[in-house]
Amino acid sequence: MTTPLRKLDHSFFRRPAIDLARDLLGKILVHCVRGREYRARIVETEAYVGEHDLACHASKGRTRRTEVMFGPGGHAYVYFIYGMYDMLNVVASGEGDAQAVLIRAAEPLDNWEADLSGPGKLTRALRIKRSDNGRDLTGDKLFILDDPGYQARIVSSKRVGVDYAREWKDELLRFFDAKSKAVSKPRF
DNA sequence: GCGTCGATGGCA
DNA sequence: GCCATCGACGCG
Repeated sequence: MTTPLRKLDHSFFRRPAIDLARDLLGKILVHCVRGREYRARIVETEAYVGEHDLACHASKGRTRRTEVMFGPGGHAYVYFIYGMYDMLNVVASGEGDAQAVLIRAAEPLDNWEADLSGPGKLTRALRIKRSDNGRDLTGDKLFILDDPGYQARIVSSKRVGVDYAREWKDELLRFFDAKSKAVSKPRF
């Protein structure tokens, strides 16, 4: 008999994105949809640290798209890009401070065969869509479990695909678990 | 193995 | 006209 894993609550999310990005490694993302429960261990994240971060969508100001990032932490920011992909982010910090963590890769659990090594692949396999934008991550449909028994080996690198972000493009704000093989392609 | 490129749509 | 992407294709 094992004790059930505890669901992360709002206090966990209301911190700077850089801390949240590191602490989300090793946690378990859960999505319940159409009678199924998809569970995956988070192994790669990126921090987008606020309006001054030129790689962060919030640097464009408060718009219909970026609105949920300006809201309280612990909600999903899901946006559409490249005409094909939905990206899952976890809103960090508090109301008015627009920070978020992009979930880039995970390892499937429960003998579920899936390739979750990339932000687009992950949302597709977990059936996470734009319609999940704004969802409270402490609810019953989309949430994250703590797993105190798992210790990630945390390594940092530059964020992927943000070469336009001037002095922010080389910041070491991508984090991954060096123990995982599911990290998305470029490791450094 | 690596570089290039097209798909496809919302946003500024 | 950009993109916080992916996969297919051409190389050799």
